[in-house]
Amino acid sequence: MAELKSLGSEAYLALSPGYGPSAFAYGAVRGGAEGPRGSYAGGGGADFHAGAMGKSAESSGEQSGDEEDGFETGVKGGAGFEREGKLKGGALGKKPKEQRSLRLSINARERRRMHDLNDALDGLRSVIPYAHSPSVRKLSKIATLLLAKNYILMQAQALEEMRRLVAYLNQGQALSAPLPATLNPFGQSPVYPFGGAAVPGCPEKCTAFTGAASALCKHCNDKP
DNA sequence: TAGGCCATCTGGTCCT
DNA sequence: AGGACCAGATGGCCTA
Repeated sequence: MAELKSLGSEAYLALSPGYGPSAFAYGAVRGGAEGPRGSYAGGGGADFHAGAMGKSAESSGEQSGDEEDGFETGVKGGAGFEREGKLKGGALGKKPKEQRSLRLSINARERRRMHDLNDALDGLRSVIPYAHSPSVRKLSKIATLLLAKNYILMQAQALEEMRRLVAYLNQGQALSAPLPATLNPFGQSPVYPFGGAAVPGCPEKCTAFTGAASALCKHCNDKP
């Protein structure tokens, strides 16, 4: 949360009520390092990890084992168990072996797909500024998406403000002195807004946006 | 104990 | 035909 506040945008907090800080707990201390669900980035129970997930996680991208589909191991996800009888007796009635093999293959693909999705979400979490800490619970999926959206919006807003600042400082001037690359982020021909001479009111103008002398002002830069 | 979050299975649909 | 994507259902784990 501190990181969010330091960025000075309330947009980060503009999540849906249910997904606010209390929901994904920026500061909420839960169990283990990765949260109570420990081993897998996305959660899941211990028995779950011992079963399908643990295996599939380490062999990510290469699902093949029938045991990983929960038919034998009793992986959680009740649907499988609940419908097992139905599968064996119903839809898989004709050629049980082939049908079952096909179903297992489909299950494995789907599992792999979801793992990829979770990996992508982890990647997204890693670039979102929030309290990454062993003692802080990981963002939920929905919170990750909402926070990412707000972060993007905030970045766009910051960019726009920066553009306005540059335009303001450059208004009415057309000097050829190039700005340092770091001060010319938008690729436009750089100019100092107030020229080489000391301009009355320079500090006020230059601090209008930032509250401090602007690096974009040659006059300010020339001052010792 | 209720609610939140999650992984998995499953069948349907669409695309290549 | 096979794969990708999606949504519903289910049950486990965890926190308040």
